[in-house]
Amino acid sequence: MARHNPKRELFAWTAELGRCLGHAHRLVLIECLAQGPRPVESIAAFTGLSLANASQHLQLLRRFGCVEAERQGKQVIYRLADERVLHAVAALSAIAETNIAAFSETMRKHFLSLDDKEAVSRSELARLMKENAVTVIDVRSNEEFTAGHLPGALNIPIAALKLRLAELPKRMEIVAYCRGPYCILSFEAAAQLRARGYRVRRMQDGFPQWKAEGRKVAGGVAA
Amino acid sequence: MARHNPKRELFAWTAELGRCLGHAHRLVLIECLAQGPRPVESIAAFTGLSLANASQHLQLLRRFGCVEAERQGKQVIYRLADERVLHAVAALSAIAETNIAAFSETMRKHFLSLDDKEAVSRSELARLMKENAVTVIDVRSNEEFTAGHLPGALNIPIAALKLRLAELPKRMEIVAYCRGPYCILSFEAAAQLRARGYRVRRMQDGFPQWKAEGRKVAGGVAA
DNA sequence: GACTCATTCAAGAGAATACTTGATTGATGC
DNA sequence: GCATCAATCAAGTATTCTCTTGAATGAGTC
Repeated sequence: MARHNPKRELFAWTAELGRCLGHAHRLVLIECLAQGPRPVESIAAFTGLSLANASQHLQLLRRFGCVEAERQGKQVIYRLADERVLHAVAALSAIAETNIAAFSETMRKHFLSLDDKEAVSRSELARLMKENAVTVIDVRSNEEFTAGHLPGALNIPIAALKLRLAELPKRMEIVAYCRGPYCILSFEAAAQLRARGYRVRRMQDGFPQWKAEGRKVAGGVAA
Repeated sequence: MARHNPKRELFAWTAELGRCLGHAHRLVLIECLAQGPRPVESIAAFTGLSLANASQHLQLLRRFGCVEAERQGKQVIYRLADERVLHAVAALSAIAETNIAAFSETMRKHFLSLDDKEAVSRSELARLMKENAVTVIDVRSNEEFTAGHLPGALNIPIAALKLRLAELPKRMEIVAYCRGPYCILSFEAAAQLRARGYRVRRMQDGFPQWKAEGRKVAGGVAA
């Protein structure tokens, strides 16, 4: 039945441990217990998990030797079983942090460097709109669009972009906008459209900034 | 959409990394790459994974920053991206090793302490068999039994034990044996039968040891 | 351009996880 | 015994992962 390859066996156990730590809730539980032993109900409250859910995650952690439990009267007190669990989490976190940094980096490389230089300022866009020289698309969700958008903008949520290409002009310039400087939707839209041969730019920042400048807005409740 | 809680965000990434390392195949891949950069096909052969499967696991590892890939002509050479991945794996392994030890411990407590003291030595069993004072059962698989077994032993694979209780004597002592000292089948069988009121002991060690002592054997090809 | 080779992608079946709900267990106090 | 409280179990659904298959891509060669 079981192949008696000790190395593979260790890998199998290690992998199971990895998966055991491979859930944000369980990491939060570990962090919680790192502060000291607690009964289940208190842990659930602290972490915001439902009681049954917390209990199940704790049992899983216990099965893998990460935490220990002891009954005290009606309550079951959980505590961290092994300092090394924290070391392992720290080792993973260190890599994860690098990943987050690299991710932002990638984002910038992938989108900003391509598009940011050629972004349309809001004043320029206002002029172009007055001249009917551009098609403006709002790539936010329908709800956001309904709550307020640039006058004359076409709402094409990013997810629907591929399906609604027919609505876009092949020759006239397109300007896409989204939620703001930290929102990547319009970068994404521009990249997709450019790949299909459209002439497209992004608007600098997003709708909130447009509105904040006191420019004309359509839709939404009068604010 | 995303709650901007930096701590939770780090946990989420860390958890994903944990799950990324939470698969025996991926740990084997990491071990393989720890020895040096290689193209996919070579990695697949080394690890025994199918090509597509290896490729997919490698891509996942790459997505989480554990490995890097570089195209060289037709081939894609993968290599370990970060020493810290090995540290993380080592941290997990250390805990896993303890778990394996604890697991064996549990096994021993659960089975050995109950049964080992009262195990029947091979010489005593031989004497009892000569006197027809015991029923001997072989709880290994049918294949193993056919390849060789104790003379007069009844083959009842552990899985079939519950269904074949009728074949066993209620009063005569039963002796169960299996593959050897590291095989728990006979422990399991003894525990099950004892729970049902049978008089049962295990034979020390297992069939290979019996045979190695030059004792009489039935079945199998003449060796 | 056609052809080959290494790798990746895409889709689908099957298995494993996660979280919820409501029932159950275990310890305590009346 | 009965009621109460903390925790666990059990079952069901929704989601995610895994691995296989066969097609598609990208780079090099003829």
